[in-house]
Amino acid sequence: MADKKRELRELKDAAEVARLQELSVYERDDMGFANSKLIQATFPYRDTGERQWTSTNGGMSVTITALSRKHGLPYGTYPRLLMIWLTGKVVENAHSFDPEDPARRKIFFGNHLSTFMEELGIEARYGSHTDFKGNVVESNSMRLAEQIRRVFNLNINIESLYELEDKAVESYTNTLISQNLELYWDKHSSPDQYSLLDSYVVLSEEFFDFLKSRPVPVDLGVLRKLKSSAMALDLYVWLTHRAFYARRPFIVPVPALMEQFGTSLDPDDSGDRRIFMKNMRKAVKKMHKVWPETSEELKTGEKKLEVLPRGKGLRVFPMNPSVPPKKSSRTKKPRRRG
DNA sequence: TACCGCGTCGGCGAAGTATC
DNA sequence: GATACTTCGCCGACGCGGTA
Repeated sequence: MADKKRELRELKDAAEVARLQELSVYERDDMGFANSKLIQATFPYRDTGERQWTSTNGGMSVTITALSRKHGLPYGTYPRLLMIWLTGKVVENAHSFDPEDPARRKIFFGNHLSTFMEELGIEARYGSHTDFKGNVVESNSMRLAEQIRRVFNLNINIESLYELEDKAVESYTNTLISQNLELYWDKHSSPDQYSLLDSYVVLSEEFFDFLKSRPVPVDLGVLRKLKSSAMALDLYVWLTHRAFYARRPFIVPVPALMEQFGTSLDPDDSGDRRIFMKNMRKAVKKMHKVWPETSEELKTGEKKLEVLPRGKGLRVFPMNPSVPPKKSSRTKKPRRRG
């Protein structure tokens, strides 16, 4: 019985992957956006119980701080999907509204939580129950509602150190994500307030401009296939951006990867580094499956995306973007740079 | 000493099914 | 058909033994 179920799931999975590869992102109407700066820093994978989280990438570090006493830091896959949905909405509003119109910063969630969840690629489930150990198990709709509260009660601090001609530049940006979050739950609807009744968030001016600048196209179909793994989501979005702009192959050492991704493991601990890379191998395998170019072999036998043995890190060769420019062919070779 | 492979655990998310 | 409850599977994390 279990084997049969697994078999059916694998068949379904294979059909979905085949569809991803047969149809372009435009034919599937699956294009979304991520922000190029937020790609380089992520949310934690689990509830850390802390009120602050920092991730570092080279000269840039991003610190998120929970502002609500009641709701802590966002974690897991939902806030990641939420940020991609939000970036898409911002890009859309930036094009359809007058740049001076404050209404462009007002983002509606829609009338129903289930519709909103569908937009994120999550099937709506409701209610909660107590498991045999007495723990309360919340449905995904309740978990998403909690992550919405957490994401929109954050402050983001970005610190960058870089060189510009003969100057060393320090840059500090502090921004609230939202200026105002209004969630209207329908009390007459069934137990856990399923109707959102035109709930909305008003993004802060700074955060709206931040998301609007340098959006990176991502394939929502690929994201849906990866959505059960926060690490795989991070890897895909990061790779989409990083591999395309790379001029030559590069290796990211394990501690650097750990500082950037959402793990709470210690980069200075060899055991933790090993655990992290084991998980990274799994994420890379998923990537090979849903984004075939990452598993392409070069004449040397090296794959374009590969975890190196003996804890050397992750090696990446330049690749086409996951979402190619509309006019170009999907099989186009990476452009030559430098 | 560092890395790898595997088993286990608790948490999270998805899916099946019952109920209204 | 929508909602509520239950179970299952996958994930990250942890621990341990084996290997180079």
